[in-house]
Amino acid sequence: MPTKTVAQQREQRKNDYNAFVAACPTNKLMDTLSDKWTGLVLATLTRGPRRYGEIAGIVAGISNKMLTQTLRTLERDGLLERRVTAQVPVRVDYTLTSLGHSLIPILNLLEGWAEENMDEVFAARAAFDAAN
Amino acid sequence: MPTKTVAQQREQRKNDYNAFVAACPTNKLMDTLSDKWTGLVLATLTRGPRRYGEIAGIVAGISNKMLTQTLRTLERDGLLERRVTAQVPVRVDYTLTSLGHSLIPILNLLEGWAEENMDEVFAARAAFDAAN
DNA sequence: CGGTATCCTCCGAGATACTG
DNA sequence: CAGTATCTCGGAGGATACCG
Repeated sequence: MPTKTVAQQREQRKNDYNAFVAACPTNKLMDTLSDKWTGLVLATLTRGPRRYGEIAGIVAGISNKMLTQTLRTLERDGLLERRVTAQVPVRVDYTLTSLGHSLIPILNLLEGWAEENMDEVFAARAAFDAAN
Repeated sequence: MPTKTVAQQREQRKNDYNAFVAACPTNKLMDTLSDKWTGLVLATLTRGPRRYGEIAGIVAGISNKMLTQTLRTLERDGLLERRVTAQVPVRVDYTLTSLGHSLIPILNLLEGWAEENMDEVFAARAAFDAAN
């Protein structure tokens, strides 16, 4: 028996963690929702379909790569639909699915909480930074 | 005038983005909430105070560094309280503040949505992957 | 117009070792 | 026990160029 106990324990913990996360659907969805850009992209679609370029314009600062990646992930999860109109130049519209729409009220609730409590949070931050 | 227009545009976009994010309190809070470990740590505290080591045990796979970092961030945001009992060895308990508690129902709602719709999401993923 | 393909950088997660 | 200090390494994400 070589003394691989440390490495084995590490491996064991990783497996435990993976098992835990795999068993928890919330985490798998949070992975998508917690992404830096996901919220902003979803927000642009709440009031109707938007073209690729429109989204890029509204969500200023996002790179080509990340916008595409975010849209693909959301499409894959069935939260939005990608509709291609064959013409020159090509036109692509993104729309929330009903599944996507069902998520909006909850995100709004989260946003409401944020707006309602932002003062308290910022005060807490200031107090913490001052005490530090 | 050197031709720095490209670099300037880049800079401009970053500033635009930063201004946008800075103006949006939801994003500043989402930064905290969307963290990989935040949800799990908050979850361990919903049913009462927990010690540092207890949290580390429940949230298996988290490194020392990330646990401390997560706890600090949440403490800074006023979502939980860190209470040190001077004894040897030291004892540190973490408790949700009332602000932290007020967030739980919303997170539960999100979790509820995830559990309710996970089948549909996973089906969408399978369909997308198959079509691809 | 709405993307890919490619390279490249940087920073943040994790491992490890040490301390009050 | 509950952390800090330090290094290092991979991969997320940005810039750039090109394509149908």
